Amino acid sequence: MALDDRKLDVLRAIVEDYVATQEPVGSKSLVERHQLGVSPATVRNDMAVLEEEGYIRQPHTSAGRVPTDRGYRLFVDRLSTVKPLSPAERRAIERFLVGAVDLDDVVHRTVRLLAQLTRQVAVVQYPSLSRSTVRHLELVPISTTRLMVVVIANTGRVEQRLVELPLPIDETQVTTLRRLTNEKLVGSKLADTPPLVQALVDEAAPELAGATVALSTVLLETLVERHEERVALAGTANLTRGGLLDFQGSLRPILEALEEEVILLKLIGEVEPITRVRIGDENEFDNLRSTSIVSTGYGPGVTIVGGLGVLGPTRMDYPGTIATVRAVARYVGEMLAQN
Amino acid sequence: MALDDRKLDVLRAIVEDYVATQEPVGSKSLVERHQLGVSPATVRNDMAVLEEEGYIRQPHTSAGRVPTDRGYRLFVDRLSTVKPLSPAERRAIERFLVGAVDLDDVVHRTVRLLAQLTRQVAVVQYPSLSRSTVRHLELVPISTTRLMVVVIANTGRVEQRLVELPLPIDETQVTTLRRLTNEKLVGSKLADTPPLVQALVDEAAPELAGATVALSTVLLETLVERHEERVALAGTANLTRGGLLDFQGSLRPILEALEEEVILLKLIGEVEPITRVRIGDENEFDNLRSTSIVSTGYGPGVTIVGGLGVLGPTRMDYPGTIATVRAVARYVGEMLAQN
DNA sequence: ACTGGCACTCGCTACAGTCGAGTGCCAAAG
DNA sequence: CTTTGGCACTCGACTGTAGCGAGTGCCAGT
Repeated sequence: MALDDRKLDVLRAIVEDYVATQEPVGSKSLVERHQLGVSPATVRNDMAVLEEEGYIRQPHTSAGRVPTDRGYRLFVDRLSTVKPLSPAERRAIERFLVGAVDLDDVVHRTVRLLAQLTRQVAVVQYPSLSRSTVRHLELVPISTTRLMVVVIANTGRVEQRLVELPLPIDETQVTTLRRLTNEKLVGSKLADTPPLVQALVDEAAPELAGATVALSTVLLETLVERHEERVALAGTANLTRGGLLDFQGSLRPILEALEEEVILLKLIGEVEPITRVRIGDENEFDNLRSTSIVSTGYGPGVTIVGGLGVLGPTRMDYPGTIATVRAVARYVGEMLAQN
Repeated sequence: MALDDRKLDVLRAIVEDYVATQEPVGSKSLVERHQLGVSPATVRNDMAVLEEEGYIRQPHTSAGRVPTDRGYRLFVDRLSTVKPLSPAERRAIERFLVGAVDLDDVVHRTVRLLAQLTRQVAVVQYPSLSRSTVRHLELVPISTTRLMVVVIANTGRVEQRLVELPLPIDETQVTTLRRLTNEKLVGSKLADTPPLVQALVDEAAPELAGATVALSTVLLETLVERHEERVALAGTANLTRGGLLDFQGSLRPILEALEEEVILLKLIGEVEPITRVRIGDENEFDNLRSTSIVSTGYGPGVTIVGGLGVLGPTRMDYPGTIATVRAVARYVGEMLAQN
């Protein structure tokens, strides 16, 4: 059944009021607060239809209506326009992000900024290693049989690992190995390492073969295969706004989910620049069925190197949140492009 | 007034029962559960004295007694012995920590382990930079006027910063600068950098003076002065155990405090190997007046390079928690010593 | 010094009654 | 066919009352 324009207006009004007041909204207060030009009785009829179609529901008989996940979905897809950011917000973003000293700093500032602006839980993924290329690879001898390898990626990510060598190695050999690996690997993706490493082993002086294998094994196993992604989190205190009315009374499952990096990555680890909105039940994790997630990809220019987003109650200000998430992603991209 | 032995026994029994049941404990159930060898009436008299002295209190007339912060303090100081860890716990610790690939990994595993074993919020400080010495200092050219400096500390910490150079610099100059800085700085503490840097500037070829100053400025400002400490956090979901009965109903202030690294550092950033217990009111942060914190220092051997600890309700199992925190700190120290 | 007895306190639960926001339905008007 | 005003009904939220029971303080007796 097709919903006419007025019914959509009613749905929009319900969503907006409920988001603002956190209370089920009735027909009378609805016509009072919005200029719908019809009587409460008419609105009631429309509500009955909306309920039948599954867009709203009553918490109990003789209470007002509350949007369902499906209702929010319709609202997001067809009834809302993205709110432009206020100048104050724009300024806040710029002020917050300038002066970051390194990638860690950028990520931390971003996640706090996002949490503060949206008043929700914010998550920011570090630039993905699998989408970075190697800018430099440094070898630091720790002892004669131990090497620390430091991988510096073009996105600013720096990762270090210890490598146990099968044979002792001296300073000049380290220098040779450093030169060889850098010649082969700089500029390529870590994921493309295997063939390059093979070439390396073939070329290397025989006495360096063992070290080369050990080195490439560590790189492959700890950086490529377990593709070491990282995330930053902030704003968990915002979960307590609305005094446990959202989240059906228990923060437990949500806090548990937020502790799992794997889950966070699945939520906000976007490959495309599209802004995604997951509402309540649409979520794949049971623990997060009472939350909504707005996420988007970011990166310098058009390429995407990571994702960021926020998590909050399904009862959230979608237009505002979407606008903020997008704006922050854009600014972060610009920051990264400068390096 | 001196408390005789039986009164202390009564206090200990009250603490133990309350920690176990989360309910105010009355005189009758107390004599039933413990072999005190006296009647409830006698216990009541003792309770009256304990209350007068401020060790226990009644939530309301005609309810059982609950320990006060002062009561817990006495319990911790004089009435409890540190519980030895169960073999299962020992095994869990070992299993959890072997196979860590780098410092980040060690810290993350440790904090999760601690949260899991104590069923509370765990905090682990990264080895402090100010207590580390420089093992190696690497310079990577990003462009002709930009350098990435990577500091590798003896504790495994790796920090990187971007340095903007006043003048373009070529590859051989970078090599010279790298050699000079390493000669001067390796083995010394970052905090001792200033005089060394001065010597560097004096010695350096004139065309490198500008770069040297820029480099040392970055090191000083972003690593020494803002002494860049880091912490890892886990187990916030454990705050919801005991269903909001602890923490007087609101997690908000606690979650807020946990988001501030500065606060966490003050809480667990120990310099001494002593185990500290802060109980409720003893805490300097208002937000944490309803929590207790058990913290200790850790490090390879006898030197302390960082702190770790847990945070939970004042109603916590102090003997068990203290034992676990100490054991984990010891194991982490051993892990670090191996590198 | 300890104990048994006893009156008292007070939070908790159950129950009944009232209030009011909100609904569904229907007949009349447009 | 849509809209509207009217009306009876529902049901959660709140209030007040009463009974229960765990726990206490006190006191007299051993």
